[in-house]
Amino acid sequence: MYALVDCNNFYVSCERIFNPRLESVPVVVLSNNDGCIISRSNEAKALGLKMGEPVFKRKELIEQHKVKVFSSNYALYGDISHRVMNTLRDFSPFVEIYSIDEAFLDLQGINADLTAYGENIKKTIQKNIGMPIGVGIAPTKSLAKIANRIAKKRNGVFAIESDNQRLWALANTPVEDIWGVGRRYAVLLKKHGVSTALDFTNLSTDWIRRHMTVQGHRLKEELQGKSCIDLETVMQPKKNIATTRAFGKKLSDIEQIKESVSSHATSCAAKLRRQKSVARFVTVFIHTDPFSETQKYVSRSITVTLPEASNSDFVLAKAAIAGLHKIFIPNLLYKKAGVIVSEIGPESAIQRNLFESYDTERLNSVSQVTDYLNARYGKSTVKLAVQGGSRDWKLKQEKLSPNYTTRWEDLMEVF
DNA sequence: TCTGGGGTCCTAGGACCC
DNA sequence: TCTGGGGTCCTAGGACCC
Repeated sequence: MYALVDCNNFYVSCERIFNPRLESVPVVVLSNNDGCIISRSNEAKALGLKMGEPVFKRKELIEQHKVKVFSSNYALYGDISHRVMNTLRDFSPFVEIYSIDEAFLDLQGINADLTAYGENIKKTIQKNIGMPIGVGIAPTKSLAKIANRIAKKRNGVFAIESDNQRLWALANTPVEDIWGVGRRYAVLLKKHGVSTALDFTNLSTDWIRRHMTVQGHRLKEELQGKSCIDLETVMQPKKNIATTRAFGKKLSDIEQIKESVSSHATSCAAKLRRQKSVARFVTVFIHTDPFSETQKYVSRSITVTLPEASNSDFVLAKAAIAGLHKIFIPNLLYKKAGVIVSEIGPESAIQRNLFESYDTERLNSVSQVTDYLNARYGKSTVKLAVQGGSRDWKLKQEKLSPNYTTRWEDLMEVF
C-alpha cells in the first residue's frame, strides 16, 4: 500500500505558520515578479480567485475583500518542505519526495489500521510543523492520488482498501482529475463519452494505447489496482537544469542583460555541482514581452557546446555570455532571459578534449571556496564581476515575508 | 503598469547503416 | 508485372506533472 501526502495550499500554509493573523482570511501567494496567483487559501478560492490568474486583473476584488497578498518566499517554502519530508521519514523508511509539497510513502509492513495510521501522520505534521495535509492511501500510486483528492474533501484521510471502495472512488473522480490526464486528454476522453475514472478503466486497452501511448495503458492498470509505477526513493540526477527569470522591468542594455544571464549561468553551475554533475551544452535565450501590444514579440536562443563538460561558474558564464552576444538584437525591450544546461553527466567521468582542455582542478578549488563562502556568509557573498550590482533585472518582490527559519535577522521575537 | 519557473516521458519520422 | 529487410540514432513536437 502507498500513501500520498500532500500539503494543503502549501505556500499559503507556510506563510500562516509564522503569521496566525492569516488564519481564516483570504490569502494568496504570487509567482516570481509578483505576476500571477499561484497559491490560494480556501477563503481566496471561495472568492473566485483562480490559479495562475494575473493578479492585476483581480485588483479590485482583492482590495474589496482585503485579501492578504504575498510574494513567493522560496527560502521559507523550501525549508518548511524539508521539515515535512524529514518528519514523514518517521512513518516509513521508503519516501519518495515527489514535489515541494507532496510525497509518496510505501506502507508495506505497517500492520496498524491504515486509516488510523494516516490520521497519525496528519496529526504529527500539524503539531510538529503547523502544516495541514491530506493523506490518501491505496494499493497503487495513481489510486493513492485519487484517495488523496477524496481525503481533502473529507477530514483529511481516506484509504482505498477494498474493491468496492476502489470502484466507488473511481466513479466519483471526474476524468480530468486523474493523475496523468491533462487538458488535451480530458477533451479527447470526454468526446468518447468518458466522464469518470471508472469509465476510463472500461475503455479497451487497444484504444488507450493508440491514443494515449504506453503511459495511458499503465494508468489503466494502476487504476485497476495493479501497481506499475514504482516508488522512487533515490533522487535521480537531473537531465536538464534551467534558471530563467523575467526581469523586474524591461531592459534593452546588453550590459544589464549580461548581468542576469551570467547570474543564471552561475546558478545552473551551482545546481550542477550540488548533484555532482557536469554539462556540455549551454543554451541561452532572451525574449521580449509576449503580451506587448506596441512591440513585436521576438524570441531568440542559441546552444553553445563546451569543449569539455563543466560545472564551473567561469566556464558556464563565459559560454552563456558568448551566446548572448550572438543572439542579442539592439534597440529591443527585453522581458526575460534564461540559461539551460543539458547533456549532463557525472563529474567523475568527464570526457577530456585533446585540444582544448580546462584546468579542472584549479576551477574546482575555486568552486569549493566560493560555495563554502556563499553557504557560510550568504548567497552572492562572492560572485563574478560580470554579475554586477545593478538591480534592474532583479525580480519584483514587493510583498515578501521574512525568512523566519533561514536568516538570523528574520528570527521571530516574542515579547 | 502589471501575465512564473521549473521538470519528465513518449512517439513519429528522417537520416543513416548493412 | 515488378519494387528487400532489417537495424540505430537523433530530433521535434506533443503530452504530462508540480
